[in-house]
Amino acid sequence: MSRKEQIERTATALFKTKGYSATSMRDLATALGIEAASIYSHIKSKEEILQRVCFRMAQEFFEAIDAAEEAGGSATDRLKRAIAAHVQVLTHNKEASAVFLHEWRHLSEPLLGTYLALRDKYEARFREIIRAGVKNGEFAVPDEKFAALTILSGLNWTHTWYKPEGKMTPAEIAENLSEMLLNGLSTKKQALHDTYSHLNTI
Amino acid sequence: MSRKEQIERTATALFKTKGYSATSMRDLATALGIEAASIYSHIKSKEEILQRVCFRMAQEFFEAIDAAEEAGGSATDRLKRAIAAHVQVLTHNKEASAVFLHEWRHLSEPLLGTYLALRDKYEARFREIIRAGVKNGEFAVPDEKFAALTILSGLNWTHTWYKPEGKMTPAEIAENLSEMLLNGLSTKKQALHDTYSHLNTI
DNA sequence: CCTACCGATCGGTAGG
DNA sequence: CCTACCGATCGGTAGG
Repeated sequence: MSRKEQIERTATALFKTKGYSATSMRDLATALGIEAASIYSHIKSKEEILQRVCFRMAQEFFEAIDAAEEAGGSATDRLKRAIAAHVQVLTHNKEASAVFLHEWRHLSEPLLGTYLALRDKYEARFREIIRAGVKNGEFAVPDEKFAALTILSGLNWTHTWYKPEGKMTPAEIAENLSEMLLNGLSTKKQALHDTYSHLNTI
Repeated sequence: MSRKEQIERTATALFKTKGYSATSMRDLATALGIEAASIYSHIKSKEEILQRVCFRMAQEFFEAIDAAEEAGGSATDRLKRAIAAHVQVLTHNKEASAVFLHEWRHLSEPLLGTYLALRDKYEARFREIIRAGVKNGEFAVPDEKFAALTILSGLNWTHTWYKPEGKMTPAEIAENLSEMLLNGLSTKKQALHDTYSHLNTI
């Protein structure tokens, strides 16, 4: 691991626990065992580290969903695979994911705009799968955008409690999330879905 | 509105958009149209503002779930009402909720510990409802703690996109969230729930 | 609520 | 990678 990568990893961990603004270059230097000034031999600025982390993670999420959608299949299949892919990226990059999800607002323009556009593009991928599923009758949702955001927020909380040594593997977490989000908690379909459960009982 | 309340509200909005650490007392003073030193006539420290916001919101959430559970009913009824109560608090206190959810880590001990204990107690209320529903067959979940966290994360994302002038009212948002979380996206029950959908078709 | 100011710390640079 | 240091800004206080 190069010194630059080491700086980035250490900074990512600090950004996650203390937040970007509350992490000083002296904090980072101490964690690395060097002087603050020495960090600047490897990076240009504090924000450069944040930029690298945010855009590397954006790339990881896109590559993961690309792979997940490539195999095609039903909307249900694609959504399950997209969920699994997202959870894989989250759990394999716990610290960087937290920074990506919570510290992006400290990016300055024009990169802040680029980041937000990427995030919207990524959310649109989930919206598209949901739209396809609604169209062919696999899904029933109140609102496609609303559904996509609720799903992603359910996934994104994972990084706050996931522990590699915990009892659930990333694959099991993904499976449980798919189960909860696709089928819900209820043992019986109700309310809006009464139409469908009624058909089922005929 | 007293000056102290005015300071708290203005600070809350700044904490939400810039983050606690990145918001300076000079930023706050400028937003209020006074000098930074003058703020200290009304409050003791920057952290005091954060403390007041976090613990006031904790109280709001507890009062809301207390009222939601008081009416009793099935686990489904109670969960729906708890969801609606949570969303009401979130939407009526958009900025303060964001601070409560994201800036609490800047609290220092011993209040940080108190905060975390309260949050766990609140999550336990949702876990309890879920446990009751699993016990009497209303719900089927992979894991109770996991289910409670997934539900709460789905709810907590609301503050990032909710706009009072938007097309959905808080009550509609709550209804849509209940629908999604209780019944899921799928028009048919699958996987783990096959047991139940099978019984339904007999 | 202001002026005047404090010591501490910030991100970052110069020069080696 | 370090020493030495920069101007700017931080949260907060004294005294009115």
